[in-house]
Amino acid sequence: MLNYSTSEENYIKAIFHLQRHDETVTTNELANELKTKPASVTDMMKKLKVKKLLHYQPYQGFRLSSEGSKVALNIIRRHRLWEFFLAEKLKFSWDEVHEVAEDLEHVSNKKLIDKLDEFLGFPRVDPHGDPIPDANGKIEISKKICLTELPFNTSCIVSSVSDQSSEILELLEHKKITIGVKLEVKKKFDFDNSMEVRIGRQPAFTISKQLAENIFVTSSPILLPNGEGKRNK
Amino acid sequence: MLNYSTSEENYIKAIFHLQRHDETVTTNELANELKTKPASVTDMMKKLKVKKLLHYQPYQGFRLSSEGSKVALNIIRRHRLWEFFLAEKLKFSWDEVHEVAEDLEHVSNKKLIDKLDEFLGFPRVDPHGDPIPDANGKIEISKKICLTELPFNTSCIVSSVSDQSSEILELLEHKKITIGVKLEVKKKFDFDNSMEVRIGRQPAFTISKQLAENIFVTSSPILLPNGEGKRNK
DNA sequence: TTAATATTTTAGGTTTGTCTAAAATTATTT
DNA sequence: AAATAATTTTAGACAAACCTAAAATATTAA
Repeated sequence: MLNYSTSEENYIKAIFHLQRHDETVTTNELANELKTKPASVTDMMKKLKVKKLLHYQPYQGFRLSSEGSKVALNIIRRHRLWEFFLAEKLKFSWDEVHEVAEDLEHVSNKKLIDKLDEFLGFPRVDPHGDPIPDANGKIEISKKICLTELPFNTSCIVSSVSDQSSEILELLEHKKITIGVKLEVKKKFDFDNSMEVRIGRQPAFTISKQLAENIFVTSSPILLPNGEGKRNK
Repeated sequence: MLNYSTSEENYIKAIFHLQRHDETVTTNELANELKTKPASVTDMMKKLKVKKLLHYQPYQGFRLSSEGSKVALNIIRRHRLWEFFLAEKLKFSWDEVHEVAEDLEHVSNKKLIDKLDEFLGFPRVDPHGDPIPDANGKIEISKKICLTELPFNTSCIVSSVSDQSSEILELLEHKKITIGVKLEVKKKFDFDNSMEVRIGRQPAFTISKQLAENIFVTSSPILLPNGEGKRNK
């Protein structure tokens, strides 16, 4: 695996994430994601195409090649292992780890990362509930769905939150919604797409459409960073 | 404390280290240390002068200002804490930590470093025996002297090795000379400046001038990374 | 299906950090 | 003290990664 600049890595990673939603990623989407200008994106896309990391024809958008995906998974592995380290060992809170890991992820010494992985006990998910690729780039894809897609009277386990702003984290903390918590969807209202959910035996409460759109869940139990993954069914 | 680029940090750190030997550092010395060209050094010196990190008059060499020294100590703190982490937690060997720490030291998040320091138990020296500055930039200066400066029939404790090449480390390993070991200088030969030393009750052996020049010692015991600092005196 | 609008690319410029080659300065010899 | 040598600085170029403004292409609407 060759080495790439911090800037190249940030583009690759952003394309990887955007690809989860769209088949092909556009110049504007990427410029917006990276807080840069469309012209800069085009420059970089030409560069990454020459390096065979993505498929790209002018005006047609782009997607990562298989080599590009490999590189992306490697960056994501580094990012999530550092996030786990920061939360578990250095006692950073859930919402602080992302920013710090953004810098650490670009230190691309394979031995460092593999030894870090071992030191941490080969964790499977990061503090946001996202899976950590292994040394070969393999990643466990737990069929993660958006809370809005869940039928009523269903139980699920909170697996990740897409938005990392402090505003949403404040709201989640207030409602006591954390990764690994078992949620039961009790009612859904078509008028405003809000829903009522319940945690355990506590009284049900309301979640807005905007909040629900950012909460992702699985039906199977999740392994929490501290190994106390909650089991159900 | 402002943020500096990786390149700026490498220059500042190199000047700091060169200053230990010379009063003022020259363009060629620095170019050689950083494996760059004298013209590049001059460019950077102008930049760092504007930022008030060093004193510099054309053709007169340079030295760090007090602000520059503060920045340098901060970089060295990061470097040595990561070295300690790599050796102690990730089980890297003594001679591998420097290279990896060269990359990690440039992640300049203060909270990260202070929490890392705490996680490691506020270590006082790195795996090479060099002292780690604290959060305020304070550093313990144990009067460290070169083995060549030691009179004969003196005992001392190996504190650090200036050259980090694998060649010297191979030789040190063969002679069983490690940080913290108590050495007795038994004889010194003026002809080739070699010396005979002894470890404990074992038979004395010869150390060349070249090797002795790279071994630094103290008369007081050293705190080893694992806390098992050997006591003598 | 043309016209208007939005998106994307190109062209050319900036900054950072590097380089080579030539000029300026300092140090060393004779 | 002048000549030679070494060091340092300047001048001008280059690559990476970004920018703005204008041109090219694609999409949408009339």
